[in-house]
Amino acid sequence: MLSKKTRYAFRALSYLAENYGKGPLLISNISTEKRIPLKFLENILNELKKADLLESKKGKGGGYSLRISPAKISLATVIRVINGPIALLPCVSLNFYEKCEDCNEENCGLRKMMTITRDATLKILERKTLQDIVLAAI
Amino acid sequence: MLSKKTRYAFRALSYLAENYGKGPLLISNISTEKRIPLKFLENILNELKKADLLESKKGKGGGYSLRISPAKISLATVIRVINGPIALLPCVSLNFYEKCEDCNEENCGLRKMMTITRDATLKILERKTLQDIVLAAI
DNA sequence: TAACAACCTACCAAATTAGTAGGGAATATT
DNA sequence: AATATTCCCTACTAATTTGGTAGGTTGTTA
Repeated sequence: MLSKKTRYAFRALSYLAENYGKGPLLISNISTEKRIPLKFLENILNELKKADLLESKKGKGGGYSLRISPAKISLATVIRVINGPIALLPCVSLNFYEKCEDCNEENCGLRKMMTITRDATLKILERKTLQDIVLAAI
Repeated sequence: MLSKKTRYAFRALSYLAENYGKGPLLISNISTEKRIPLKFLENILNELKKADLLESKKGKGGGYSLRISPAKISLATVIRVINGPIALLPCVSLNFYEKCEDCNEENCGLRKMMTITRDATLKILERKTLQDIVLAAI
């Protein structure tokens, strides 16, 4: 399950995607428009910025905007930044790999199944983008 | 990510699958053999029993065994029993559905993407079974 | 009736999640 | 230069979930 924080992130990013190219949006604007707690949203947007998905400007006329086109930001990227690993086991994660103590990975049956699962999941999450979210919304 | 508890469950179930048809195994045996904390394992096996995946017998000669063939227990079933929902959003879950407050589901773009993702993931997890785990382990 | 082995209720510590508080730093306008 | 604006940063907190443990109870078999 995605955390509430991740769902907030997607809501904010969708809004930013809808307004891509129209200049920066204010945190406070996004917060009231999308009903996301202001201070919490501040953290989220800041993390997305540090991950190079957003750019920001301070002072009057400032705010946040997408750094690149919504068509180039995959759902997998967003999930990894805010939610963490996509794989179901650490020993199968591409971006958050951790060795497991109790199985020798080469011949672990569960690991093999989870690798297949990861690939199937990633095939979608890597291909689908913020643009797809916006376009899929009626 | 699957919880540690779920990983323990898979380890125990794999062991039970390997010994399918050879009579019940003791909790204490599984615990030492698979290095799973005894009392925690007790809970886990009991939950799996309540979900009708296992059967148990008390007293001497007792223990736990799979109720049905390992080939008929899917990974999805196990995950749902111990870990919970497989979908990434509650509003997209088949077995743990919950309405989301903030989107009208029909035209929520994120929801549509997460439905596709769920289907891709389930296609694997519903098909793969405990037997596949055992067979895939060298 | 003794031993055995699963079952049940309740508790607990650590980690994670979902925020909040309050001020600081950069920018733009006057 | 002063002020308003807006993002940025550190730290704290409450609630929930996770990963267990303790200790007795019930059912089974020999």
